[in-house]
Amino acid sequence: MGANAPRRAKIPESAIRRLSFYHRHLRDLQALGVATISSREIARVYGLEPFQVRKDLSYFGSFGRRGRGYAVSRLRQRLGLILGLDSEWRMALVGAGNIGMAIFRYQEYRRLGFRIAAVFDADPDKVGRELEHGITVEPMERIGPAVGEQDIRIGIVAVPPEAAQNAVDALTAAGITAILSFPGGQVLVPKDVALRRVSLEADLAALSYFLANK
Amino acid sequence: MGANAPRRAKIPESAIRRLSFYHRHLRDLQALGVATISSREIARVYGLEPFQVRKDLSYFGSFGRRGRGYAVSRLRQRLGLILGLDSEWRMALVGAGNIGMAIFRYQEYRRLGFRIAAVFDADPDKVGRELEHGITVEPMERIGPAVGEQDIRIGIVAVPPEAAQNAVDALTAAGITAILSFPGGQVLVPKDVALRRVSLEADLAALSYFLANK
DNA sequence: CCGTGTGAAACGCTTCACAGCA
DNA sequence: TGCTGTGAAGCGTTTCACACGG
Repeated sequence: MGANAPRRAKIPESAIRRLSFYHRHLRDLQALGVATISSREIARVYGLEPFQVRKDLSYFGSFGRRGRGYAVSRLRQRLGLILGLDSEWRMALVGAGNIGMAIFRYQEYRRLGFRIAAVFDADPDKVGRELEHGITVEPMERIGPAVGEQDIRIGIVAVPPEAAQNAVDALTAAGITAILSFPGGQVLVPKDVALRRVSLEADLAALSYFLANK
Repeated sequence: MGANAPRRAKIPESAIRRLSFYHRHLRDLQALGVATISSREIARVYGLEPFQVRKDLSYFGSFGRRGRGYAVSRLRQRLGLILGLDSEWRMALVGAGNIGMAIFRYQEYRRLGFRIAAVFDADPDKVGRELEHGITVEPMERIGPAVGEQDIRIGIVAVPPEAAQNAVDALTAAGITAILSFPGGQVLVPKDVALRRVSLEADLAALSYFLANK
């Protein structure tokens, strides 16, 4: 492959998140036929500084040309490889309630290469229900077998807070090591498992604090 | 009103988010009738360290008793005041699609004191639709007047990415200074406005990076 | 002269160690 | 003795300034 092997250094998580923004923007630019872009232009779109963009990229190599900028398609491809967005990730959705169904229908992330391959719920009334894309809601006991059969690598937890730990345990027992969880509150996982929490409550509380103290 | 006025220092955003977790946990403890708790116990629930909890609290004052711990009800009340969770915040939801409706129905945050007081959508087919809690979907032009009439202070944006900037502009024009936004991509706001992005795409990309590089 | 790439400085958050008080 | 509260150390991220190459 290229001259720049990924560096094994310590990469800030925040840098990874920004790289995913750059990746998205580059995809749009490529669709528009833009060939070249500078760190300044990328930065402006997201309200960042140019050196932030360059530093983020520098963790993984040198992708630009001095005096010129970056070749859009090449950089997009490189970021895709770095982020693992070059191939499709299959996901299990646990919870077919409000939030779960909204996520299921919200297929934006599909363009990024994430696909919900199976849906599970503990409620017998929901099990057996047929969703779009040929997916049927399965019972919790099916998580273990389904993960293996369908090469599922990521779990999404969209159950009520009380059921969160149980859902996470079922996923980790099935060998899942990457989980996105919606319910707030306490969930503990083995430490080789990456758990990312989306906490609406914390976000709202941060806005509340801002309003109350400005 | 006590002896400890809030300090005007620089408080880490991450500390604020953790305080919202403590607040939630204290509410549960209070419901269970627990009178006193130590930083160690709070920490254990969230997989944190005791000094982290004490440091977070210390930004705002001294709420415990040495050798004893914290009085649950007193601490909960104090955190509520600090975070602005002692009174209700009224919110405007922009976007009555998948995500918007899921948020509308997901009323967990209501217990925290956040209430969706009005819902707006640009789609004429959706305008006029009657939702629960006596709310009717209103057209975008109503954002300005409604914000004033109903004392709305927070905006939630749940529209497609292309429409995000427009929705945010409508909210800021109406005087909203705290916004929670779901669509990924570039949205710019005046700098006195707090914009918090919930980016599923970035979260998934971080998980993808983790899987691709472990 | 332009824009990238990067070592080093600045900064901010986390962690620590212990003084202080019940 | 027990647990809080906090100054200071440690550490990781952001910011800067400039060398480098087209």
